[in-house]
Amino acid sequence: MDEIDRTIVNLLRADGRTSYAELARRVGLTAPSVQDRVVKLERNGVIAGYKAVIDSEAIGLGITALIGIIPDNSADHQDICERLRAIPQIESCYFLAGVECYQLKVRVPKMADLERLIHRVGAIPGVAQTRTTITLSTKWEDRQQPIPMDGDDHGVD
Amino acid sequence: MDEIDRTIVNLLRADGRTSYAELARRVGLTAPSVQDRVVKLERNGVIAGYKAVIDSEAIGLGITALIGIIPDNSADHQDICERLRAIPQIESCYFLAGVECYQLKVRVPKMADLERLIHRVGAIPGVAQTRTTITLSTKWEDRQQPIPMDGDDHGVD
DNA sequence: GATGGTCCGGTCGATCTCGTCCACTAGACG
DNA sequence: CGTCTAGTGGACGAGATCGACCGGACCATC
Repeated sequence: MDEIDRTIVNLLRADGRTSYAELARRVGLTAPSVQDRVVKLERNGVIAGYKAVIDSEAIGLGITALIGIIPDNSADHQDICERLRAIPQIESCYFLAGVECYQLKVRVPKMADLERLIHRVGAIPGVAQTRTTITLSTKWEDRQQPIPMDGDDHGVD
Repeated sequence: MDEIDRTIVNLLRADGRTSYAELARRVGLTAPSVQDRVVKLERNGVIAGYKAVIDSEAIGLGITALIGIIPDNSADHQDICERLRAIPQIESCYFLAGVECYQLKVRVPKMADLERLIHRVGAIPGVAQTRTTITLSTKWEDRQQPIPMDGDDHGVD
């Protein structure tokens, strides 16, 4: 994970379809060596994959909401987690330090879907209470900050 | 936005580097027509871009936190929004219906960075109070749910 | 301290696939 | 009947990918 790797990662974060040839030009290497580095970054888990960024509204998912979950004492977190994972509308799931120990980001086409979803989450054993907040607008999302260059490679190549 | 477009979008959401030739094989068209569809989807804003998915911890951003912002009466939301946008560590920013009218998702290398960040956000004019929650673990993030097939194309294409 | 083997990361060249442009065609619509 | 749209097929340049080769770093041996 040297300076060249960081540049490659930054370029691929900005545009995941950048060709190896283009990356090679940017970092001053040849295409095969860049490909070699990218393959290694993928194997190390630094690059976890590539995604097209889709406009949620354009595909009919116009409503975004955040749902906080307050568990009860009997909560089996393994079980809760699996049941949450089985709900496709939950796009993100964070385990938090606080009373609301989970926060979910969900997207649905219509308010009725959100209501159904809240009931489904609330019915999970171990869930004492949920607290839902509608997002009125997404100012931005998944913006990428520059990779901190602290020399700390966290043991990953 | 027909069935073929939806398939293309789903394939690109799963793997943003899928070649046009491969997409063509999957949907039963030729590469040029697939490319044509993809270009149109990009122009319509359905496909907003392509990103490599990076493991935050591997690049030294081991700490994720959620920060809620409670504004005061004098709050100029345009101004707050711009000042928030200027802070690179804020990866997502949602405008919410509730007392905490913004929620930020931030990532930093160390706790000290988070502390500095919280002070910086709290110092923005119009911000009365912030409430920060550390994420202990990210169960999953930015998962893609299947595109709802309700025939509602929302006026796009 | 010099020597030789090995490993790692890179270059180069060949080949195959892919991307992309253009001309042409079939069906839908007014 | 003309036009518009979406797709096909071919041609050509660019990119991806593989194998062979090269040079420096490192290490054990002499």
